[in-house]
Order: sequence, then structure tokens, then C-alpha cells
Amino acid sequence: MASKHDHSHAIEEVARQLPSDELLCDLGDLFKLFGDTTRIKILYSLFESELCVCAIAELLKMEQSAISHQLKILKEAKLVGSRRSGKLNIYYLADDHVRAIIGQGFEHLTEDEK
Amino acid sequence: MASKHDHSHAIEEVARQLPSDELLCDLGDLFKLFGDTTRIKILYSLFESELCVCAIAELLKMEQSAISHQLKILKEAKLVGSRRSGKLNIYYLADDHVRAIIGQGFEHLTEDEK
DNA sequence: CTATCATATGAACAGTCATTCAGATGAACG
DNA sequence: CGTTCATCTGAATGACTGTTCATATGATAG
Repeated sequence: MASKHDHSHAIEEVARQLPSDELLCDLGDLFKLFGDTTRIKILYSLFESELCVCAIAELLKMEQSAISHQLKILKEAKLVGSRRSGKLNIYYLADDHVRAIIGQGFEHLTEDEK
Repeated sequence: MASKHDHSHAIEEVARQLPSDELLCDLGDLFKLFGDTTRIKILYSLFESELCVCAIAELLKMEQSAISHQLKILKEAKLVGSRRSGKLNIYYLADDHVRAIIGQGFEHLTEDEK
């Protein structure tokens, strides 16, 4: 069975090397986090220094609520962390992988302008 | 101007180091490509060897049409390329950055299981 | 305690997007 | 040519998701 022409052996070979469905889904979900301009900007903003919510909102010229929503998503994914300082909630990058991943994407974009 | 408490100096500092809006958008668009389970699976399938459309469809147990749509997106983004071989259209990874980016994401997922 | 500032939250809306279905294209082969 | 197989394409649909608006929470200062 399978289709008309037979490449079942090749398929099995590839299938064997393919990570589990769950891992591949997690991988997709991870990249989904980076796949939004606002979130990318937030993460990038936190590259150099931690920032409070309203500073990020000002920086990106967006409503505080929008930033807050995205920060929540990033925090649930453990890409950022936060701490209180008086009235301010200060957010910071929680993981150095964030820099590595964005860095790779950056390289891809800047290297091959042909 | 600005908000009630003043962090304009910090904001300007960060803003100076922030890449252009256009680049950040491109970055988001790039990661968006990886942010879909089907596309991740397709790309991963092509890690080891090039494959024709129907082989990918079989491998992922999905309709050929769905695969074809996603391949088109990946090709427009120049992440994959294709060549004809008889009746078959064979797709392959067009860029080694794809491996690097997915590899980074993979590392993030596998390293920190706490 | 009350007013105020920073932030969080929930519902609603709009836009995006992946999949499906039906049909078109295009190469190979008799 | 006409058929067959592999692939592509476009429209339609349903699901998802980012933003906004209005409001709630929570901490601080007076």
C-alpha cells in the first residue's frame, strides 16, 4: 500500500531519524513565540538591560496593555522573568538561548542578501 | 511627553541599540515560518535527504495539497528549493541556516527540562 | 484609608492563516 | 493525442491570535 510509486524505504529511513511528534510540536510552539513582531521587539529590547512595562510600551510606541499581554505569554514560556521594584514590574531575559536563537535568525537575514 | 515617571534616558539608550523596525519585522516573519508544526516537520524531514512532495505527505500522514501549500511558502522564503525529476518535484533544504536555527531551538527545548 | 500610578486581566473584534475540496496544470508514455 | 500520475492552485472555511477597551488589582504615598 502507500502511493502509486514506491518510496516507502526512503520514508521509513527518514521517519526513523525524525524526532517525536511531541518534540516537533514543542519546537513549533517555541518558534511561534518569536514569530510575532511585538514579541521580537520586546525580547530584543531586553537584550541589553532589564526594563519595566511602561518603558517597553514607550519604547515600542504601543499601548501598555498590549505589551502586558505579550509579556505574560513570554513569561509563561519562561523566556522572560520579572521582579518587583516599588510600583514597577521589571522584566528581563530569562534564558540565554533567546539571544542565541534570535542571533541565528539575524545572521540568516543579514548574510544572504543576494 | 513621556509617562509620569521618567526613564526617557534609558529608553533612548535601548532605542539606539535596537535594529530597524524593518529588520525586526523581517525577523518576526522569518520565525513565523518555523512557528508551524507542519512546516517544522517538513524542514526537519529534509535534514537528511531531499524528498518529493508525495513522500513528505506520506511521511507526515497529511494531504498532499496541504504539503504543497506549505512548500510553496517555504520556497518563496527561500528556505527550500526544488527540482524536477520526471514527474516528481523534489524538494531540498536551500539554506544551512535552517539547520542552525532549528538546532538552536532544539537545544533550548532539550537542555532545560527542569 | 484614599488617591494615584503601574500593571494585569477579560471580553470582544478583526485580521491572519492552515487545511480541505474541487479542479487546473504539466510531464511522461503508449 | 489522450490518459495517467504528481503536483499545483484558488476559494471557502474554521480556528487561532494580537490588539483594544474597559476595568480590576496591587502597591505606594500622603
